Amino acid sequence: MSRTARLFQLMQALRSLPSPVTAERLADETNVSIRTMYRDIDSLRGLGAVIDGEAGFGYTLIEDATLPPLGFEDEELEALVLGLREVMQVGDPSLAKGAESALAKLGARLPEGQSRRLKHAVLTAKSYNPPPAPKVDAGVLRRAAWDERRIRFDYSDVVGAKTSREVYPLSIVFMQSSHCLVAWCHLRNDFRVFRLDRMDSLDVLEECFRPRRVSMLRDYWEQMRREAQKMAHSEHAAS
Amino acid sequence: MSRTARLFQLMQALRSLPSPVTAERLADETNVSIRTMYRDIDSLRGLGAVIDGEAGFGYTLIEDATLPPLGFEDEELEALVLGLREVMQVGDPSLAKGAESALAKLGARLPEGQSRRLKHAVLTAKSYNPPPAPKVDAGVLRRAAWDERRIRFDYSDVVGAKTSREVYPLSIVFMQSSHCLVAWCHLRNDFRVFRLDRMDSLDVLEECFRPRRVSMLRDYWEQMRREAQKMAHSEHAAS
DNA sequence: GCATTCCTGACAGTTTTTGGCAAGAGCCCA
DNA sequence: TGGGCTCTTGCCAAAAACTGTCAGGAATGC
Repeated sequence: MSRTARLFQLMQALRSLPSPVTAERLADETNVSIRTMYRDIDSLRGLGAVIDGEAGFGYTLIEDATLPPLGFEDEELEALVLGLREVMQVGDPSLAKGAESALAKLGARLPEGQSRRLKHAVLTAKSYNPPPAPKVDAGVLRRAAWDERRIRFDYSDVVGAKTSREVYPLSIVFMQSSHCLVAWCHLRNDFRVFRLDRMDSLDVLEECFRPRRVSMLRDYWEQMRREAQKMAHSEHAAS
Repeated sequence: MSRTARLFQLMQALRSLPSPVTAERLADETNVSIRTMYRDIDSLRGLGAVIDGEAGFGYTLIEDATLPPLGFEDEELEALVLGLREVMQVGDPSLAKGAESALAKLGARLPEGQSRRLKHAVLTAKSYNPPPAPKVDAGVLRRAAWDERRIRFDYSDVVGAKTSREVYPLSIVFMQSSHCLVAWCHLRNDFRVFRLDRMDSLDVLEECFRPRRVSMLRDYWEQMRREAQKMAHSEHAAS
């Protein structure tokens, strides 16, 4: 393996191995002698990576300046932080966790100054009433939508009437008061929106409707757009 | 310059120079012969970068796989998209724009498959009542907070009484119904929260309170925490 | 003081890199 | 068809870089 490739591999190891990591471990990882490892660490530092090396302790990757500094502007950083914090508050557990780790990863990739900025961002999200915990696992639902798999669940509508539904899940909409699933409903043969907190007994079925999700979703939005237009029109006529 | 450093530099050049770019130009950029340039391109490809080379045309960087720097998981991507879309809806114009361009930058940095995933994310944010447009420019306020500059503005409180305030802006909180500024108020000599839509005639003053913003903010949260605790305690006692 | 680990210097053998030259091949245009 | 451009590949000998080994030195924690 060429030296350059090895350096990339080393960078990778520094990123993924739990820190601190000793030179010996890294040398083992990349198949070189310890002496060469010290030389390689040196090279990486020369290339801009900030690697903390403590005697009797090991190495810790501080800043992954491997490269493209990702150049986010201030406003973009604030937007990222605000958005992710929002998601951490309103999202279901697995999504919130995703937001948290995304934030951590971004922080790790940013140059020193920006990383601090990320931590001390000016903006904060505050949601007073986190939506009620739904009985179904939003993570499962999300994955079903992504994998374009048909699903089945029990649903209680506004007046409490219960039905069993089979649908193609298209998208999950986060509204302030509740989370909703947009889907093609096989019972009604039309698009329907289901509140997650009224769903129960979710099953992911075998049938896969790939790759129609994106186009169906487009159709749905198109239909919504037209209805909204019609609505506005009739309102206008009435005034 | 070492070969490795040169490869990084070459990557940088490929990213920033308008494509297509000829080997000669690149060779010039990195101070090597053309022959070596061809070899370097080859090395980069071997390292995973996808570089399109067309005869009689030049090179085009397709995918910046310097490595998988942004190794985002599905959940993390969805969280990013949802958060940024949310910000695009509820944020003030400049922040919304930041969210949009941040999304674009992320998309550009992601490997092919993930980039598509970003575009067709399953999640959507929907806010029914975007907060009323405040009379003051949230962007200016944000920047003042970041720069830790004292500000002055007119404020109408709940009952309509008007006061002129000078404060240290600490943080902007996005609540569902309104945006609020958390600040140290010199009039009251205490922390205060101001609704942006009740502020007017904003001026950024000369005085800079750097670097006290972060610590003041920490104090504020600490105070809030204690009050909430006290509240909970008295509630408990009352029940 | 001891163990652990980072860090540095020197040396000799090996490997890699480099520039120049030459030839092939794809694309565009006249 | 021919002629520019430009990517791509092969070969060679000199130059440069890299590597492992050995031998310390220095910082940190116990």
